[in-house]
Formats: sequence, C-alpha cells, structure tokens
Amino acid sequence: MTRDEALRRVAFLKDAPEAARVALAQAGFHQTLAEGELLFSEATPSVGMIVVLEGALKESKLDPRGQELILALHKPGASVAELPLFDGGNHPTQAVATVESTRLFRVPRPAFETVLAAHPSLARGGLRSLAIQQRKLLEMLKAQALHTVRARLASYLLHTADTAAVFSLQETNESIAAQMGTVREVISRTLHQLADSGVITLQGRTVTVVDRAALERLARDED
Amino acid sequence: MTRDEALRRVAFLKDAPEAARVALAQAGFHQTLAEGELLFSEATPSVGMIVVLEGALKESKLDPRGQELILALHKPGASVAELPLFDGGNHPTQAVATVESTRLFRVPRPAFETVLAAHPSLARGGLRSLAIQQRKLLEMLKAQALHTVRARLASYLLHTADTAAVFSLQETNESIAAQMGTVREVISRTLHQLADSGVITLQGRTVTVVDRAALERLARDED
DNA sequence: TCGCTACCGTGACTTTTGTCATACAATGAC
DNA sequence: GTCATTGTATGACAAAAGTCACGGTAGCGA
Repeated sequence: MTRDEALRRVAFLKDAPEAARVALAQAGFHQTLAEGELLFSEATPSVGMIVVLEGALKESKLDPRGQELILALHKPGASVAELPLFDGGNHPTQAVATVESTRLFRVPRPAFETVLAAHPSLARGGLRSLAIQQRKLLEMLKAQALHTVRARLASYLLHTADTAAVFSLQETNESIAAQMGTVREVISRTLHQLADSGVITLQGRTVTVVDRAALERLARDED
Repeated sequence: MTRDEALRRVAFLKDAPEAARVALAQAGFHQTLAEGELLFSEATPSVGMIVVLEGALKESKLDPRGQELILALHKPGASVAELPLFDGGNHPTQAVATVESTRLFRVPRPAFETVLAAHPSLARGGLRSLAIQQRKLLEMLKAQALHTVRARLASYLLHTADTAAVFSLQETNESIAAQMGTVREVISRTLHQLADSGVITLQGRTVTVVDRAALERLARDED
C-alpha cells in the first residue's frame, strides 16, 4: 500500500481537502517494526499520526499484574491512536506489532498540528472518527459489564464469521481471551461448550456456524 | 444557574468565540423534567445540546433483560450527550432525570449545526470533550474487564471521598451496583467486607476511610 | 530426528459473582 | 398511628469465572 492510498483510506481524511492530504503525505515517513516491537506505550506523548500499511498492530491496556486487555487489532488501512493525536495528551494505550516487518506511515505530531491548523475542517473528520470509536467502546463496556463470557465469545464468533458459515480462528485462545477480559482456559472451555450444545462445530481451529440464530441469541445473553 | 453561566461552564465552549456562545444562548430554551422523566432514549436521534442547570440526569445503557449500566450522573454545569450532537448519529445511551424539577438548557440540533457551521473552531473544543470522555471510557472498560467488584468499589469510594476521610454515600446500593456492572446485594456485602477488614468503617450510610493507602491498593486489585 | 517452543485441552479446585428468599429499618402519605 | 414504599442486610445456594497442574500436539530449527 502506498502512502497516498493509505491516506485516502483514513476515515477522518475522507472529506479533507486534497491539499491537506498532500501536506500530510509530504510531512510523513515510512517505518518498519519487527514482531513484538513496541510503537508506543501507555502514558507517553503522542507519536503522531499512524497508518498501518502492512502487518498488524495490537493496541492494548496493561495491568500492573501483567494482565492485558486488547482493545483492537489494527490491520492495513487503519489509523491508530487518533485520541492523543487530536487532544495532545498522552497515549492511553500501548501498541505493539504482532507481525514481522509491520510497515507504518507516520506523521509526527508537530507536523500534523501544523496541517490541522492550516485546514481546520479536518477537525470535523476527527470528531467523526472519535465518535465512531466511542460508540464501539460503549458497546464493549456494556458487553463486559452485562454479558457473560459465553455471550461475548458468541458475539466475537459472529463478527469474525461475518456472513460465512465456515471460517478459521486466526487468533490464539490467549489473544481472544485478552480481548474478552478473561483467560485462555475459559475460552477453550467455552468454545467446546458451544460445540457441545450444537450451535457450532469445531475441528481444530476451524469453526462452522451450525445455528446462527441460536448464536445470535447467545450473544444477546438470552439463554 | 442562568443559561449564560451554563454555557460558560461547558467544556467544549471554553475557547469558543463570544459570538458563538451568544448565538447558542439565543437558539436554546429551558426545559424542566419531573423525576424519572425520560429526556432521550437509546437509538433515537439527537435531542440537541443539553446542559444541566439544576437537578441531575442519569445516563445509562439498558439491557433487554432490564439490567442497567449507569455511565454517568450529570450534575448542574454538565453537558450531556455530546456524541450524537457532533456526529449526527443516534443516542447510544438513554437519559432520565433522577431529581424532581430537573432543569435543562437545550439547543435543538439543527440550530446547533448552524452555529457549528458558522464557527468551525468549535470543532476543536468538541474534539477535546470527546477525547476526555473516551479516556474515561477506557478506564471504565479496563476496570470492568480486569478488576474485581471489590477493586471497583474501592475506587468508587476513593473518588467519592475525594480528600475527605468521612463522607456519606448519597447513592443507593442499587445505583452504585448499576455503575459497577453488578447487583445491589454484592455492593452491600462488599461494603461490609471492607468494613470487616478494617479499611473503612460503616455507620448507616456514613463511611469513614480508615486506611486510605490500603483502599488504594485494593482499588488497584493488589490484595 | 531430536528437542524446543508455542498452543490447546482438561481435570480438580477455589474464588467470585449472581440469585432467591426473607427480615428489618426508615420515610412519607393518609 | 398505620401502611405502603423503598432501601438495606444476610443466609443459603447456584452458577460463572479464575487458578493450578499436567498432558498432548504441531511446527520448526539445529
């Protein structure tokens, strides 16, 4: 993915003037991360505007005791860490590359700030982006507070499956657990429990959604 | 509180041009709600810009099964439901007055939109506001996912106590439970458990923080 | 092919949280 | 004062989630 393609895909630049995109393209540079390499950690100043070009970035919050809560796995085309970019504060999360040779496009914050000042209309796009994220966070919070692990896992499976009935779990149970705020064993057991009750089948990492309606009910924590 | 005072206290209007504040003051009107009266419900279009003048508004998400997650209790001076105001989407939450004769100042969204178009710099303030909320949501999410009820309650007590050692619980256990994503009985028991272990004392609704350091450790879920 | 390493699966518990039922206190309406 | 309402407290129990320990398997590099 080229930097221009990348910038075109960034949600908050959707309606931005061409000049702004060009200015950002010129102010930024490419960066490559090794697997496991840290891009930024919690409570540090903004590294600027980040767009994933290739590979993947894991954004998470860490507990002092080592527990991790994964907030998002960013794929190519995604813009990461918009919050500190727009409000000038520190990163509330940390980000790590989960794939070898993850490539990013990055515009340091001072340069971004300059472009933002020159094109105030960018702020409207930023509002839209933050709003979308906030709606997602609200859903996650509701799910955490009010739904069982089984419901959250059902919901995860539905999202991952999308429209397909058969698909493969790309993530480890450990990673899924960190997204649901639980531990690996519980994911293992709950997956098998779903299989036992017949709503899915499991062969290795391959999942078949047998009864989508039932899975949707489970995701709403109705049963 | 007058409408002008109110607008002056709204965070995202802090750096707004005087003209914008005047325009909003003229475009809006007062509204009074009875206790328990609904201001807006989930998945409905934005009612516009809302500032609490008197009384209180409870903002929450409801589960189909009747479980409630309280996201915030808005006191006078607070601006409510900024998210749909800025992104034009539906309300992700519902809001209900919790006090008789709760008074609001309200600017319908079309009028707000007009003012926003005339003063694009308002968007910067909006970004700051959404950013602050997002940071708060991230903390709540982390607490829900990674901390026990005891830790979340300890944290709640520390916040409520502020710097005071003795204070009174203004909310019911039911309401506290809805903020922590649990149920009334668990709050009752956990409060007494904290008292039994000596970090606080309880006399009716009066709480005395005996060992603040211990309470802070508990809030970090260390013990 | 051997030995690592990274994962998954599972039994046996413990702890935490939720549910249900019931008792009791405070408050305000009448 | 009596009664209904609202809120707190608590025992007994059930369910959900977390912990610990161990065994197994697939992939990979020396």
